[in-house]
Amino acid sequence: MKIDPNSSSDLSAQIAKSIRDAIISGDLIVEDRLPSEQEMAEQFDVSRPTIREALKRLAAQSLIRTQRGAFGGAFVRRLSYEDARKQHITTSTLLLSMNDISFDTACQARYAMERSCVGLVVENRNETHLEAMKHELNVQQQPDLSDEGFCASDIGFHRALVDGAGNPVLSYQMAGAIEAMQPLMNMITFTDRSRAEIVTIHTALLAAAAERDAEQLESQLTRLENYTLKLGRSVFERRREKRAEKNDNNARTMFSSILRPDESAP
Amino acid sequence: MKIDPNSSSDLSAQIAKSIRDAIISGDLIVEDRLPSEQEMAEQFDVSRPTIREALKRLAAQSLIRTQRGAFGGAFVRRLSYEDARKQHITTSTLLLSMNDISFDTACQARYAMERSCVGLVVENRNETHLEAMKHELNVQQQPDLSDEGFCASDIGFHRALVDGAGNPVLSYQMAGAIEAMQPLMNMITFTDRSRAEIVTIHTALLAAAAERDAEQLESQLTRLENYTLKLGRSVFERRREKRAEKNDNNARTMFSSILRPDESAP
DNA sequence: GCCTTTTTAAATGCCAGACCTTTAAATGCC
DNA sequence: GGCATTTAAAGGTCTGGCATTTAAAAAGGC
Repeated sequence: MKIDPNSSSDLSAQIAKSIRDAIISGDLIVEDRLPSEQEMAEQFDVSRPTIREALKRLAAQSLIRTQRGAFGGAFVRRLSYEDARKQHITTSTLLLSMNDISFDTACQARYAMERSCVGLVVENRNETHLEAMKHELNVQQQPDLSDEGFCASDIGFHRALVDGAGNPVLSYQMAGAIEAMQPLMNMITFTDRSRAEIVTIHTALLAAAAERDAEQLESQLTRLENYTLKLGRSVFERRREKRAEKNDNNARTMFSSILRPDESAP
Repeated sequence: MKIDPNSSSDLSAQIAKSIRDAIISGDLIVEDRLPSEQEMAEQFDVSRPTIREALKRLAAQSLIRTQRGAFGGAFVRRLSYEDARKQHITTSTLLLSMNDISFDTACQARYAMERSCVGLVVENRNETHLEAMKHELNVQQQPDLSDEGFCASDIGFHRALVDGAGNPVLSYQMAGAIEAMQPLMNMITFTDRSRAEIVTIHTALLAAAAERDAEQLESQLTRLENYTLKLGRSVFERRREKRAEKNDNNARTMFSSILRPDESAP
């Protein structure tokens, strides 16, 4: 294996890439053991810390797992649906929060995608999915539920709905669109009135899923999209303004509150 | 900041998580500079290599970028659409390749999602999108095009199509569904006959997009789904069989090497 | 001869300290 | 004032080492 020490990028990045490529291409398959750090250091002609940095990069992508002890080492890891979900959600969340994406755009993409599940849901939904939706619907009607709790249950409801399509790949893809909006939704204050409206729509969605009524499912999702849009727009406007302010006084050290709790007195 | 040295997970993983959380929560925003590695080592009470491993984890997720020299350091990075796309495609590709997901399931999810763009495409597609589709269509008709080249152009065609929806978030989400199938599609041998059929469908898709004909767009996508399914099934069956064989061989190899290392030569 | 305990070797996890390279600000010269 | 030089800060890498974990091998007891 050849690594170019004069390349512009880090050695550890190059090494990580070369191992990643081997995994993607199938040269390394699930549960294969990589050579020990010492051996790889010799093969790539770099030091052990450099190899370790490369391995940490791969670990961050859930591509490998390491095991200590004799006959331990780094092993190619099977990327589970749950791992993939989490990564997808994290990436999507950050994409939304860092790029001045309008609430409208995110919302439009989300509901377009969610509607794409309708056909499969009416075909494949079973009692388990309906029960899960019903359960979340009950949670959403608790009067003392916090906004965050309401929002989390909302996510749970829609997750149950798309799971009803019976296609795990589709569920995984949907997670990025639906759950990544949670931080945005959490900025919304759900009044009693808006909660009631959402619960009404959710009730209609549940009924439509139970009756395998695709048209109704689709139109209620569109109704929910429009209502969400309405709720979100005012919040989003405020958010834009705040961000503009923030950019003015960005001299403040964000990290001090997190990493240097002792430096309060100058 | 407190890091538990007795926790089950690595110190570098804990540190990476604590910084990642600060980014996700908004305590650290784009272009904020993290303290130097030396300073963080002191604050977290760990050594510099450990901090570096944590930073490499974050770099692997495109959350930070580092810059050498005076006043350099690690900076919170704006996750671009392209970075997010790449990560999403990598994750999706690995999910598909590592989990014995049937071609049918992947295909079903992909086309369900792609159909969800139809409404927005007929509304928002412009000449640029149509031109891009036309260009790929020409490429696909080159007689000396390799299967990989055909496949890549196919991806390009569909990318142009979903870009026609005019929603970058949707385009990003679609990439995971469409491009992640490229390795699977690359296993297919595209005969002249099958290329002709696909080109016919693509031509119909282009025409439908040009004419803003949603129904036609949707039905041609379904036609393409069915045809792709047909092409893929034979390949997929062979693939399953090969994997089954491999598993047998692996089992036998491990069995003999671990339990009966001396019985290799009869 | 079989089971339990102890030892041991191979890994990763972590650290200290050093040197090199890059970079931009500070300095000094003209 | 403008340009070249110096300098200090920061990341990139290496050497070498110690600690910890773990499973296999060896030793011991019944």
